[in-house]
Amino acid sequence: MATLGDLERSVMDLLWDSAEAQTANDLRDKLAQAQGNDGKELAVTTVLTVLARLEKKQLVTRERDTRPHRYRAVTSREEHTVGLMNEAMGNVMDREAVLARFIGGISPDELASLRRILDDGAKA
Amino acid sequence: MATLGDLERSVMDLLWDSAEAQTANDLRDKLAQAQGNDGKELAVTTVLTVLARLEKKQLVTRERDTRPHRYRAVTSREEHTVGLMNEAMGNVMDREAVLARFIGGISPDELASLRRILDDGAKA
DNA sequence: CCCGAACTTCTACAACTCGTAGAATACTTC
DNA sequence: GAAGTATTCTACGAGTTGTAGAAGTTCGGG
Repeated sequence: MATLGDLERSVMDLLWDSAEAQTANDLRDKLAQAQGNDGKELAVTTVLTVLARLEKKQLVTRERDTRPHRYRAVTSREEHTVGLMNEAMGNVMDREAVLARFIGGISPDELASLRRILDDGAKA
Repeated sequence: MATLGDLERSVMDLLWDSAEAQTANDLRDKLAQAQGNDGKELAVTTVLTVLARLEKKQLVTRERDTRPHRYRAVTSREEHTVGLMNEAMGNVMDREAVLARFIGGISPDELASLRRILDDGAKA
Protein backbone atom coordinates (compact mmCIF):
# COMPACT_ATOMS: atom_id res chain seq x y z
CA MET A 1 0.00 0.00 0.00
CA ALA A 2 2.99 2.35 0.06
CA THR A 3 3.91 4.10 3.25
CA LEU A 4 3.97 7.86 3.54
CA GLY A 5 6.73 10.17 4.69
CA ASP A 6 5.99 13.08 6.99
CA LEU A 7 5.51 15.66 4.30
CA GLU A 8 3.52 13.31 2.12
CA ARG A 9 1.31 12.60 5.09
CA SER A 10 0.80 16.30 5.79
CA VAL A 11 -0.21 16.91 2.21
CA MET A 12 -2.65 14.01 2.29
CA ASP A 13 -4.14 15.38 5.49
CA LEU A 14 -4.75 18.72 3.83
CA LEU A 15 -6.32 17.10 0.81
CA TRP A 16 -8.49 14.89 2.97
CA ASP A 17 -9.64 17.90 4.95
CA SER A 18 -10.62 20.00 1.97
CA ALA A 19 -13.71 19.45 -0.08
CA GLU A 20 -12.40 21.10 -3.24
CA ALA A 21 -9.35 20.19 -5.23
CA GLN A 22 -6.29 22.21 -4.24
CA THR A 23 -3.46 23.78 -6.19
CA ALA A 24 0.17 23.35 -5.21
CA ASN A 25 0.24 26.96 -4.08
CA ASP A 26 -2.81 26.48 -1.89
CA LEU A 27 -1.13 23.55 -0.27
CA ARG A 28 2.19 25.30 0.21
CA ASP A 29 0.40 28.11 2.04
CA LYS A 30 -1.62 25.77 4.20
CA LEU A 31 1.45 23.74 5.03
CA ALA A 32 3.20 26.90 6.21
CA GLN A 33 0.18 27.71 8.35
CA ALA A 34 -0.10 24.24 9.84
CA GLN A 35 0.74 23.93 13.51
CA GLY A 36 4.38 23.33 14.24
CA ASN A 37 5.63 24.62 10.92
CA ASP A 38 6.03 28.12 12.22
CA GLY A 39 5.09 29.79 8.97
CA LYS A 40 8.08 28.40 7.15
CA GLU A 41 7.23 28.14 3.47
CA LEU A 42 8.48 25.35 1.27
CA ALA A 43 9.34 25.91 -2.36
CA VAL A 44 6.37 25.22 -4.61
CA THR A 45 8.45 22.75 -6.54
CA THR A 46 8.83 20.76 -3.36
CA VAL A 47 5.09 20.52 -3.01
CA LEU A 48 4.75 19.62 -6.67
CA THR A 49 7.30 16.86 -6.34
CA VAL A 50 5.46 15.42 -3.39
CA LEU A 51 2.17 15.63 -5.25
CA ALA A 52 3.67 13.87 -8.24
CA ARG A 53 4.88 11.09 -5.97
CA LEU A 54 1.50 10.79 -4.33
CA GLU A 55 -0.04 10.62 -7.76
CA LYS A 56 2.30 7.78 -8.69
CA LYS A 57 1.25 6.03 -5.51
CA GLN A 58 -2.33 6.49 -6.69
CA LEU A 59 -3.35 8.39 -3.60
CA VAL A 60 -3.95 11.58 -5.50
CA THR A 61 -5.32 12.65 -8.88
CA ARG A 62 -4.98 15.96 -10.57
CA GLU A 63 -7.01 17.92 -13.04
CA ARG A 64 -4.59 18.48 -15.88
CA ASP A 65 -6.88 20.65 -17.97
CA THR A 66 -7.14 23.61 -15.60
CA ARG A 67 -3.94 25.54 -15.59
CA PRO A 68 -2.83 25.60 -12.12
CA HIS A 69 -3.44 21.86 -11.84
CA ARG A 70 -5.75 20.97 -9.02
CA TYR A 71 -5.18 17.99 -6.83
CA ARG A 72 -7.55 15.85 -4.82
CA ALA A 73 -7.28 12.72 -2.74
CA VAL A 74 -8.44 9.58 -4.52
CA THR A 75 -9.81 7.89 -1.42
CA SER A 76 -11.12 9.19 1.87
CA ARG A 77 -8.93 9.15 4.91
CA GLU A 78 -11.14 6.44 6.35
CA GLU A 79 -10.80 4.21 3.33
CA HIS A 80 -7.09 4.68 3.40
CA THR A 81 -6.92 3.86 7.08
CA VAL A 82 -8.99 0.74 6.63
CA GLY A 83 -6.68 -0.24 3.81
CA LEU A 84 -3.73 0.04 6.15
CA MET A 85 -5.50 -1.95 8.83
CA ASN A 86 -6.28 -4.72 6.41
CA GLU A 87 -2.76 -4.67 5.13
CA ALA A 88 -1.54 -5.07 8.69
CA MET A 89 -3.80 -8.08 9.15
CA GLY A 90 -2.85 -9.42 5.76
CA ASN A 91 -0.43 -12.17 6.45
CA VAL A 92 -1.78 -13.18 9.83
CA MET A 93 -3.49 -16.54 9.94
CA ASP A 94 -5.33 -16.08 13.14
CA ARG A 95 -7.36 -13.05 12.31
CA GLU A 96 -9.81 -13.79 15.04
CA ALA A 97 -7.10 -13.53 17.69
CA VAL A 98 -6.09 -10.19 16.27
CA LEU A 99 -9.65 -8.95 16.33
CA ALA A 100 -10.03 -10.06 19.92
CA ARG A 101 -6.93 -8.20 20.96
CA PHE A 102 -7.83 -5.17 18.95
CA ILE A 103 -11.20 -4.97 20.60
CA GLY A 104 -9.63 -5.54 23.98
CA GLY A 105 -7.68 -2.36 23.49
CA ILE A 106 -10.26 0.13 22.32
CA SER A 107 -12.14 2.56 24.50
CA PRO A 108 -15.59 1.85 25.97
CA ASP A 109 -17.04 4.52 23.70
CA GLU A 110 -15.69 2.84 20.66
CA LEU A 111 -16.84 -0.50 21.95
CA ALA A 112 -20.33 0.89 22.16
CA SER A 113 -20.02 2.24 18.61
CA LEU A 114 -18.91 -1.13 17.49
CA ARG A 115 -21.93 -2.85 19.01
CA ARG A 116 -24.18 -0.32 17.40
CA ILE A 117 -22.58 -0.81 14.04
CA LEU A 118 -22.91 -4.55 14.29
CA ASP A 119 -26.54 -4.33 15.32
CA ASP A 120 -27.36 -1.96 12.49
CA GLY A 121 -25.74 -4.34 10.08
CA ALA A 122 -27.91 -7.14 11.41
CA LYS A 123 -31.09 -5.16 10.90
CA ALA A 124 -30.24 -3.89 7.44
CA MET B 1 6.16 1.67 14.96
CA ALA B 2 8.88 1.03 12.40
CA THR B 3 8.03 -0.77 9.21
CA LEU B 4 9.71 -4.01 8.22
CA GLY B 5 11.53 -4.93 5.06
CA ASP B 6 10.99 -8.28 3.40
CA LEU B 7 13.83 -10.09 5.09
CA GLU B 8 13.08 -8.53 8.44
CA ARG B 9 9.51 -9.66 8.07
CA SER B 10 10.58 -13.20 7.20
CA VAL B 11 12.77 -13.37 10.25
CA MET B 12 9.99 -12.10 12.48
CA ASP B 13 7.67 -14.70 11.03
CA LEU B 14 10.10 -17.44 11.92
CA LEU B 15 10.53 -16.10 15.43
CA TRP B 16 6.82 -15.76 15.90
CA ASP B 17 6.29 -19.30 14.73
CA SER B 18 8.84 -20.88 17.04
CA ALA B 19 8.31 -21.41 20.72
CA GLU B 20 12.01 -21.46 21.65
CA ALA B 21 14.57 -18.78 21.07
CA GLN B 22 16.54 -19.26 17.85
CA THR B 23 20.16 -18.80 16.90
CA ALA B 24 21.22 -16.93 13.81
CA ASN B 25 22.25 -20.23 12.25
CA ASP B 26 18.87 -21.79 12.96
CA LEU B 27 17.23 -18.88 11.27
CA ARG B 28 19.54 -18.90 8.28
CA ASP B 29 18.69 -22.56 7.69
CA LYS B 30 14.98 -22.04 8.09
CA LEU B 31 15.07 -19.06 5.77
CA ALA B 32 16.75 -21.18 3.11
CA GLN B 33 14.04 -23.79 3.58
CA ALA B 34 11.19 -21.33 3.45
CA GLN B 35 8.96 -21.50 0.40
CA GLY B 36 10.12 -19.45 -2.54
CA ASN B 37 13.71 -19.18 -1.38
CA ASP B 38 14.74 -22.29 -3.25
CA GLY B 39 17.30 -23.41 -0.69
CA LYS B 40 19.45 -20.35 -1.25
CA GLU B 41 21.39 -19.68 1.94
CA LEU B 42 22.20 -16.21 3.14
CA ALA B 43 25.43 -15.43 4.93
CA VAL B 44 25.05 -15.72 8.69
CA THR B 45 26.29 -12.18 9.06
CA THR B 46 23.33 -11.06 7.00
CA VAL B 47 20.97 -12.71 9.42
CA LEU B 48 22.86 -11.25 12.37
CA THR B 49 22.66 -7.77 10.89
CA VAL B 50 18.94 -8.11 10.45
CA LEU B 51 18.55 -9.42 13.98
CA ALA B 52 20.56 -6.52 15.34
CA ARG B 53 18.29 -4.12 13.49
CA LEU B 54 15.21 -5.85 14.78
CA GLU B 55 16.65 -5.63 18.27
CA LYS B 56 17.16 -1.90 17.85
CA LYS B 57 13.55 -1.65 16.72
CA GLN B 58 12.66 -3.45 19.93
CA LEU B 59 10.92 -6.26 18.15
CA VAL B 60 13.47 -8.84 19.24
CA THR B 61 15.56 -9.61 22.31
CA ARG B 62 18.52 -11.87 22.56
CA GLU B 63 20.07 -13.93 25.28
CA ARG B 64 23.58 -12.62 25.45
CA ASP B 65 24.84 -15.09 28.03
CA THR B 66 24.55 -18.26 25.97
CA ARG B 67 27.21 -18.30 23.36
CA PRO B 68 25.45 -18.66 20.20
CA HIS B 69 23.08 -15.85 21.18
CA ARG B 70 19.49 -16.86 21.04
CA TYR B 71 16.83 -14.55 19.71
CA ARG B 72 13.14 -14.32 20.42
CA ALA B 73 10.31 -12.02 19.42
CA VAL B 74 9.39 -9.48 22.09
CA THR B 75 5.70 -9.41 21.25
CA SER B 76 3.38 -11.89 19.62
CA ARG B 77 2.45 -11.50 16.01
CA GLU B 78 -1.06 -10.58 17.10
CA GLU B 79 0.12 -7.84 19.43
CA HIS B 80 2.32 -6.50 16.72
CA THR B 81 -0.52 -6.54 14.22
CA VAL B 82 -2.82 -4.76 16.62
CA GLY B 83 -0.10 -2.20 17.18
CA LEU B 84 0.03 -1.55 13.46
CA MET B 85 -3.74 -1.27 13.25
CA ASN B 86 -3.83 1.24 16.06
CA GLU B 87 -1.01 3.15 14.51
CA ALA B 88 -2.99 3.30 11.28
CA MET B 89 -5.97 4.70 13.19
CA GLY B 90 -3.76 7.03 15.16
CA ASN B 91 -4.32 10.41 13.63
CA VAL B 92 -7.84 9.86 12.44
CA MET B 93 -10.47 11.89 14.24
CA ASP B 94 -13.45 9.89 13.20
CA ARG B 95 -12.49 6.51 14.53
CA GLU B 96 -16.06 5.37 14.46
CA ALA B 97 -16.27 5.89 10.71
CA VAL B 98 -13.14 3.85 10.29
CA LEU B 99 -14.52 1.05 12.42
CA ALA B 100 -17.72 1.04 10.43
CA ARG B 101 -15.86 0.73 7.17
CA PHE B 102 -13.51 -1.84 8.53
CA ILE B 103 -16.38 -3.97 9.67
CA GLY B 104 -18.13 -3.47 6.37
CA GLY B 105 -15.18 -5.12 4.69
CA ILE B 106 -14.60 -8.21 6.74
CA SER B 107 -15.94 -11.67 6.00
CA PRO B 108 -19.17 -13.05 7.50
CA ASP B 109 -17.11 -15.53 9.49
CA GLU B 110 -15.09 -12.79 11.04
CA LEU B 111 -18.21 -10.79 11.66
CA ALA B 112 -19.57 -13.71 13.63
CA SER B 113 -16.33 -13.95 15.59
CA LEU B 114 -16.58 -10.30 16.33
CA ARG B 115 -20.08 -10.64 17.70
CA ARG B 116 -18.97 -13.54 19.83
CA ILE B 117 -16.02 -11.61 21.16
CA LEU B 118 -18.18 -8.65 22.03
CA ASP B 119 -20.75 -10.83 23.74
CA ASP B 120 -18.12 -12.65 25.75
CA GLY B 121 -16.68 -9.35 26.82
CA ALA B 122 -20.09 -8.26 28.05
CA LYS B 123 -20.49 -11.38 30.15
CA ALA B 124 -17.01 -11.39 31.65
C1' DC C 1 2.70 36.88 -32.86
C1' DC C 2 5.75 37.42 -29.18
C1' DC C 3 6.97 38.55 -24.12
C1' DG C 4 6.96 37.86 -19.55
C1' DA C 5 4.85 35.79 -15.78
C1' DA C 6 3.05 31.68 -13.92
C1' DC C 7 3.25 26.96 -13.91
C1' DT C 8 5.12 22.16 -14.51
C1' DT C 9 8.68 18.81 -15.38
C1' DC C 10 13.46 17.27 -14.98
C1' DT C 11 17.32 16.56 -12.57
C1' DA C 12 19.84 16.33 -8.34
C1' DC C 13 21.39 15.65 -3.86
C1' DA C 14 21.63 14.48 1.08
C1' DA C 15 19.83 11.56 4.63
C1' DC C 16 17.94 7.34 5.75
C1' DT C 17 16.42 2.38 5.33
C1' DC C 18 17.18 -2.31 3.87
C1' DG C 19 19.44 -6.42 1.86
C1' DT C 20 23.71 -8.16 1.64
C1' DA C 21 28.11 -9.62 3.29
C1' DG C 22 33.45 -9.28 3.97
C1' DA C 23 36.91 -7.94 7.55
C1' DA C 24 38.02 -7.57 12.04
C1' DT C 25 37.47 -8.89 16.60
C1' DA C 26 36.03 -11.90 20.52
C1' DC C 27 35.03 -16.17 22.80
C1' DT C 28 35.55 -21.37 23.68
C1' DT C 29 37.53 -25.48 23.87
C1' DC C 30 41.10 -28.48 23.57
C1' DG D 1 47.48 -20.51 22.67
C1' DA D 2 45.64 -22.34 18.18
C1' DA D 3 41.62 -23.47 15.69
C1' DG D 4 37.00 -22.93 15.21
C1' DT D 5 32.95 -20.62 15.93
C1' DA D 6 30.35 -16.45 16.85
C1' DT D 7 29.66 -11.50 17.05
C1' DT D 8 30.56 -6.74 15.76
C1' DC D 9 32.12 -3.26 12.47
C1' DT D 10 32.18 -1.40 8.27
C1' DA D 11 30.47 -0.91 3.69
C1' DC D 12 28.01 -0.67 -0.45
C1' DG D 13 24.15 -0.55 -3.79
C1' DA D 14 19.36 0.20 -4.36
C1' DG D 15 15.30 2.53 -3.03
C1' DT D 16 12.61 6.32 -0.56
C1' DT D 17 11.84 10.90 1.10
C1' DG D 18 12.54 15.93 1.79
C1' DT D 19 14.16 19.56 -0.60
C1' DA D 20 14.71 22.59 -4.44
C1' DG D 21 17.21 24.75 -8.67
C1' DA D 22 17.23 24.60 -13.81
C1' DA D 23 14.92 23.97 -17.77
C1' DG D 24 10.84 23.64 -20.40
C1' DT D 25 5.76 24.78 -21.27
C1' DT D 26 1.66 27.58 -21.41
C1' DC D 27 -1.29 31.52 -21.23
C1' DG D 28 -2.85 36.29 -21.03
C1' DG D 29 -1.79 40.86 -22.70
C1' DG D 30 0.16 43.87 -25.68
